[in-house]
Amino acid sequence: MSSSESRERVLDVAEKLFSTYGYATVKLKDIAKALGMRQASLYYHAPGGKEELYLEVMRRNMQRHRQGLEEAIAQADDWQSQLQAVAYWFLSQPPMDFTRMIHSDLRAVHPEHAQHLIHITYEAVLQPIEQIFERCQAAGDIRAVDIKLLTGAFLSLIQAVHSVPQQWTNRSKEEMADEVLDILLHGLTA
Amino acid sequence: MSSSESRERVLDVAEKLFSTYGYATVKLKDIAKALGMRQASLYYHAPGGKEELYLEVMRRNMQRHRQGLEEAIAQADDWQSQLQAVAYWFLSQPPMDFTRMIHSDLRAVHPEHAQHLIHITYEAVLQPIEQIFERCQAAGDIRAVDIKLLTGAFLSLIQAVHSVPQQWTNRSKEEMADEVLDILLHGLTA
DNA sequence: GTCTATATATAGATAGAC
DNA sequence: GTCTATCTATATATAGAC
Repeated sequence: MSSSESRERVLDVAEKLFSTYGYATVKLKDIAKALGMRQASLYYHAPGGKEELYLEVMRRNMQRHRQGLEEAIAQADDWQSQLQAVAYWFLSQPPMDFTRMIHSDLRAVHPEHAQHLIHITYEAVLQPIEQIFERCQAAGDIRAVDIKLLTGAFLSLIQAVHSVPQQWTNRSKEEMADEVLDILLHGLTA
Repeated sequence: MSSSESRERVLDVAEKLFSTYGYATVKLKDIAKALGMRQASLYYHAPGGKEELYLEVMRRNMQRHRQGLEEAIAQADDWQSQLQAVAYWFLSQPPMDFTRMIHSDLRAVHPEHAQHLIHITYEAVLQPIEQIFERCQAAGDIRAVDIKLLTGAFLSLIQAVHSVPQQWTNRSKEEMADEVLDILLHGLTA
């Protein structure tokens, strides 16, 4: 295995754990264990320690989201398909809990790093979705609502679907996302 | 100040911190500092230590939610007012992050305690809301959807409003909740 | 690249003075 | 009721063998 491959593997494992359980909950020992190595061995792959590892993980994560969302949106022809494509994209990725990220995880890193992460998160995730809504609001496809609020609501709906324990239902996440999207577009009373 | 009053104050402060930042992120030192005392002094009020304090906080929290939701629902005359009353109730309370609770916080406590907390959370919070939706689905006020999914979606929308930083907007949380509720009921395309 | 051993820092918990 | 001092446990980080 090449050096960059094994590094990717470390980042993959760390990302999954950090995304699922949060910065403070995940110990370096947990990451090492998931990789089948000792805690100290992690420092060969991540000499910067825990905080630096978390930052690299998040930077790579946001980079991937930006790319993935861009492609998902570009390949869909109408705005409703774009929203569905965005939803499916997030379901294919490790869960992203904004609330926990802002309130918990980012408090543990140096303020200037937190600031930067918030910035790239906005550009990678919030902005592409806002732009979908802005376009279809301008085209008259949806009514006048607060776009930032709508974007936050949309994301929290998707992530709620993402974190439904698989045992509570026998439906796929995509099916649930479709149902939630349908409610968002046409309402409960339709 | 009576003994039970000062105990309530400890629980209030601990609840606010645990609810906002999560179990692992909040250190006993943080709670003590917010109370204006030293970390060791906390053990006078919470002899059981951190985990026991967290459990007491959550038990009391769920008890209060059950009561508060019951009253909010009972005082509203139609189902739409009930949903609004439920939303306002949650906005008046410390934020409740189910995702973090299940994925992060509960992993830190003994499994039997975690199990119990999940159970009382379901009874206190999920069940009352499910019942609203079941009633209005039976009455034909809303169309056929997965009630559990809808309940989760509703809650995550409210909490999303709750965790919008106040500086991002000049609108009140209640206004935002009204807008989100309106979208949920009538859809984006209405 | 991974290990053991260990140093250092932090968090949780206890003892006893006041 | 709160304090200081301290113990213990845990987590992060480093050193050096293999």
